[in-house]
Amino acid sequence: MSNVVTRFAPSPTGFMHVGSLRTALFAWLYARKHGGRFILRIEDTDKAREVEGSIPHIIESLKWLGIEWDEGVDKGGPHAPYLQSERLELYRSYAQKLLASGYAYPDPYSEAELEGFRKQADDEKRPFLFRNHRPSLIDAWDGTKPLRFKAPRIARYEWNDLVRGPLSAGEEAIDDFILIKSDGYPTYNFAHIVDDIEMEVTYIMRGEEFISSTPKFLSLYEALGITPPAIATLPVILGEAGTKKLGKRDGAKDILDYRADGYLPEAMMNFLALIGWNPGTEQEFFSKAELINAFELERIQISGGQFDEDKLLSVNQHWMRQLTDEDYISRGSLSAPDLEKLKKIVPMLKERAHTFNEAKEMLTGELSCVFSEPTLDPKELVAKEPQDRPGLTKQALETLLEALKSLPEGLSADEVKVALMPLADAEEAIGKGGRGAVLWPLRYALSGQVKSPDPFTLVSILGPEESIPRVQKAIEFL
RNA sequence: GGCCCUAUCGUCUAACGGCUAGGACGGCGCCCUUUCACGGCGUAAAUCGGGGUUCGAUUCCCCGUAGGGUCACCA
Repeated sequence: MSNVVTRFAPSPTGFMHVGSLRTALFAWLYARKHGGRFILRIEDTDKAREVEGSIPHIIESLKWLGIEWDEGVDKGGPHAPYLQSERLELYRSYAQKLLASGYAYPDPYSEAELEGFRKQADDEKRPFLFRNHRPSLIDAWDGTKPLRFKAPRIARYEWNDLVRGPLSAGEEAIDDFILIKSDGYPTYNFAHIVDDIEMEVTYIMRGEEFISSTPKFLSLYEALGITPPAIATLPVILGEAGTKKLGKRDGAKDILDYRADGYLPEAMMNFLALIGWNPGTEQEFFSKAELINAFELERIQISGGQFDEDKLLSVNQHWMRQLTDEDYISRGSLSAPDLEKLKKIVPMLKERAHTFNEAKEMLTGELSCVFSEPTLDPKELVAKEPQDRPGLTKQALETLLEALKSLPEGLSADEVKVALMPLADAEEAIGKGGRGAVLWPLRYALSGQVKSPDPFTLVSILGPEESIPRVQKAIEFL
């Protein structure tokens, strides 16, 4: 059994977007690749920012994508509970430990006093550091004041990042941050470290916004006398504009909106994995199993990557095409007045649609002619009639009508083509554009659309039975 | 502003210090074709700038420049 333990630890402050999901994906991939464990922990230590319904939403998003966890909220496990708000006793006991060893002290200042210190530092154009204001007399901690960490070592910190290699920060990155807030909840800085220790997490994967605070975490581990886990910094995902980190405020979409828009989770996973990681080969499409197999920390990108919806569309189309026709209909929740005909046109949908929403639009739009008789515009019907051959359209349709009458049921599009194409070719031989003068009216008579599948396919799907009346109706216009 | 990080086609990216800097998405063109879509073929398109080190730099070092992150009783 491997000792790899990774986690995803979101705060329940709203929906999941592609940025947070990608972080979860990489942590999960790494655990799976190495036969380790993956934990889902919820960091709900800020009750003011908490958004109702976030936790089920997070769970649903992860499950949709196909990420499953070995321990976590909703599932339990050896380190339960997995909700930080239910672990307050644990944080308090760690706080007592730090207090006892002299690495914590209650913050004696009022908010106004603190504000004064900040302003003073600002006026003097130097960074504000709380550790410059450590009180000389340390009161007992009664829980009403915030508890601060007393950094054991004011020094330059250097560490190794699994993705970026050696990183470092000067001593101004070290400060006496708050461990326990005055409301009794721990801060993120404190709680996540306690939990990672208690849950035996061995690899931490997170976004680059945490690089600057890493020295703080390291000094806390130091005060606790514990070796920190390995850290891998993931590149950010940028919004379409390409400058800012993708976030909720700049229009990042809820991941479940992609589900609603008819994207496949396997496509989303494939696409997300390739932002900020690549296998070093020219392979572009990866199933879940292939991703797990190919995933390597060493091949994670350093610089941020932009989210390109066009590429997602193309990846999605690829995975939609991999589906069997039955799966295509069921996973796309496709419906139509005639199920048998729907089954027949799935290949056409696969050819055209990039998402299931597009497929649905086609069923009620350009492909609706398959299910119901179109209304015709006589002008469009003769759109391809050569100027010098008036009446050709009518003549062609009448010829086609006879041919259709002798056509057996159940022919494939190719077979229909073999039967009807010679009629078009005969006209083509007479004058140029003659083929179009025959096939366009046929296609239009059957579809009522300027853009549609070819007439042979339409005849094959509709059968002579439905095709004949449509052609007759068209002839009546002429 | 302090500290930190980053930099290859428009985008995602490949390239032990060594070929005409490769692929994918998108673009454009041609072919296929009655239309649309699909497909096939082709094409344009990049190493941020300046110095070093080296026989040789996209790659290593320094300086600029640009972008980003972070400096909370948020996570």
